[in-house]
Amino acid sequence: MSDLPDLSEPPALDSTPAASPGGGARYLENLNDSQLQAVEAIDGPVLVLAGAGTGKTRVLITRLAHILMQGRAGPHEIMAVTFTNKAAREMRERVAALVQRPVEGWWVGTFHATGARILRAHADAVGLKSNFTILDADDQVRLVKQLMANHHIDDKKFPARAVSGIIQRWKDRGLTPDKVPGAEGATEAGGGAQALYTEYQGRLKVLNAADFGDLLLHGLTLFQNHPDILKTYQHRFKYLLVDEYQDTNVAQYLWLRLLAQAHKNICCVGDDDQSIYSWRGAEVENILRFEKDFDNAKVIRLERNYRSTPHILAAASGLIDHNEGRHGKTLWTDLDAGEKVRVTGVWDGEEEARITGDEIEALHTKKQPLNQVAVLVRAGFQMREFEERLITLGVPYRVIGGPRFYERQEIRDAIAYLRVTVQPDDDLAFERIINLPKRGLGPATMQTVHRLARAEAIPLTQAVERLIESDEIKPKPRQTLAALLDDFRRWRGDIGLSPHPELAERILEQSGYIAMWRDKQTVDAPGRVENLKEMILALEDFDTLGEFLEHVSLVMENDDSNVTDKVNLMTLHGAKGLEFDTVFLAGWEEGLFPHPRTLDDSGVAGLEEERRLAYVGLTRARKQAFVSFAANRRIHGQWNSAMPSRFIDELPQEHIEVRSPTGLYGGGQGIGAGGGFSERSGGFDAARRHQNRRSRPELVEDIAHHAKDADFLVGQRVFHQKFGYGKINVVDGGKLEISFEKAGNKKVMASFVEAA
DNA sequence: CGAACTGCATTTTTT
DNA sequence: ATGCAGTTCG
Repeated sequence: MSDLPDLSEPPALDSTPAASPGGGARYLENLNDSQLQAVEAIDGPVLVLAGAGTGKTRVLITRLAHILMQGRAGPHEIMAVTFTNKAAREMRERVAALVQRPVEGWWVGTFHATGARILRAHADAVGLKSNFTILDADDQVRLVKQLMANHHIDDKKFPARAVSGIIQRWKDRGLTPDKVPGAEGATEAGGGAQALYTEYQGRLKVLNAADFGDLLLHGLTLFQNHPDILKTYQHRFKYLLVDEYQDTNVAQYLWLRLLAQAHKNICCVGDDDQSIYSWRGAEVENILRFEKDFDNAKVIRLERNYRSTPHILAAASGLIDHNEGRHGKTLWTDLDAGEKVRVTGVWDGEEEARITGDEIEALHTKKQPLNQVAVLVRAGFQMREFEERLITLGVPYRVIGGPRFYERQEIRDAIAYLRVTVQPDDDLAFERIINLPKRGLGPATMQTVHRLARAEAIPLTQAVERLIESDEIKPKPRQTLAALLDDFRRWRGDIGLSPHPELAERILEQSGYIAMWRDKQTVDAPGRVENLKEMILALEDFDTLGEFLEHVSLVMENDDSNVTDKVNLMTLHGAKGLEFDTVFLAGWEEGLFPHPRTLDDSGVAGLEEERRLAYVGLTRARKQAFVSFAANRRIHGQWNSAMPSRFIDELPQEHIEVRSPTGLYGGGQGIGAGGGFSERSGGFDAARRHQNRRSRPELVEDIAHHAKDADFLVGQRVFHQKFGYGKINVVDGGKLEISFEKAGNKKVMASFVEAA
């Protein structure tokens, strides 16, 4: 504590936490010791390790307010970066509320929005114009695909999606094409990836476009090549604040480090135990290494949890203890013990949805608000069964992380028109609408246009301009194209002259795009027209078309307001940063969670990340957490048998209560009673024993054989959990053909059936 | 040009 | 199972 860089300014505050009412400002009240430390350690590098539910946001906000109130810096001298717009917005609003005046001119935003803001100001320094277009993931893939097609690279062998991913990961690591390690460049995608990357960047420049990665990567290049520019930013920002530091990638890390060099007042807040985004470039290493990166760094741990009951907290802590690579924190709480985490085994996914639905209904009857209830799943496909069940029960729900407004086809098309109007070099957009609505431009014409564009390294619109002057294309398409370019020129000329919602409407009308949907006789067409109208309405919230487009690319948010009382359904990833009274954690089975793909791709590191995901899930719960696993689950149309997730075994016995409906696996004694799953016989454990020495595909077979021993006979009456009662028609090894009383004839594996 | 067919993969996702 | 993309046929 004594190594706090001594500022000559007299401290305005008495820093003894407990006694601050007199000297301390009101906004510092009600902070605990470590929170106060984190708020008051204004100068020098600070890492705040904020465990789940320890008041991280509060610290962030109070810290910002503190800097402002102390007069250490004006708003314009503070930069605060987050990952999501939601977090940025919350920060902005809450700080303003805390200091009780509007805070203007400061830099609070996402990494990408902040990066874009800087880049727009110095675009020319990296070979762009300041009105450059920001490409989304979809555009990126399409561009890569085009480049690959040009080189006749087999996109079966190397899907454009994957190549685009490789490029993104390079960008995440701050690697421009020339800096990609030779070995990697040679290996990835048959050695072509690095060349493609180079070409991709070249093309982006021609198109006056930047992808998400570029917003930071160009920023890095800019800072590295223009020390003068870097210096102005370094000096401008006296204080840097970074949220969710565990999610930063290398590019972001380097970017931050450059910016922090002058004042060294950087405060990073995060939780290594909640790092779940390595697959999109996040490096837990950044947070684990902080003290080495910044000399005299102060590390403050927030360990007092205000959210969850001791049982939930202990269960989560016990689980995460199995991870090796972590800073290590000991979360504690003052709250009442509450209930143990309930762990329930069920027969299949349908039953899981059923008991979860029942439980939710019971909670609802007890007046528990539904928006305080969440069902968390590992993968999207699991949501369906819950949706179906909730619909049946008439329980309102909302899916968090569903498709977004701006991802709808018609909206993307409309936006493409606006993009080309604003920025004619935007090929990806131009291509999208050049023949939409149908204008009779066939592949032949398009090929000619593309060929010229590629040969001359010019944007498509320019290629079209030239071709109109020539006779390389047939008169009819030539005329069509001329008319189209004329339209765009006219619209472009109207920018700034007429109100942009009006202009947008005119574009969509005159281009015939809206008419295309109006005339379409499909069920979804009217809805699409409605969406387009909604978009035009939304334009009013922005001052210019450009601002609207910036918003669309950077602030694609999914703002499902929490005002209506609905159960929340989402993936574990989607749950980060949220909290609920009651949380249902579904599908804790081997083969699903931890997800085998993660294990394959990243081995032990992957397992640890999955475990963190489990930890994130558990720590979302304030009062009650329910974990469930199914013995059987249909994945991609295939029935799979599974054993409970290893994470279930890792939950400390004394904090969980195990339940299983009777009759799940012969015997019917249920489980629990101190035993834990590993001591039971049959059922899941049989599966586990097999799993331990065999690979998964064989496992299913094995169970089938295992069940064959039960010897079913033709004509025997049997019971199946899903299909009900039925009679056996055919016995074929592990498979049975059964005519069910309700469900009709089905082929079923014997292991799924029991004698009635 | 659009309908019909085939093959294929199918974790997580923000900006 | 299912959906999506790419291809092929009318």
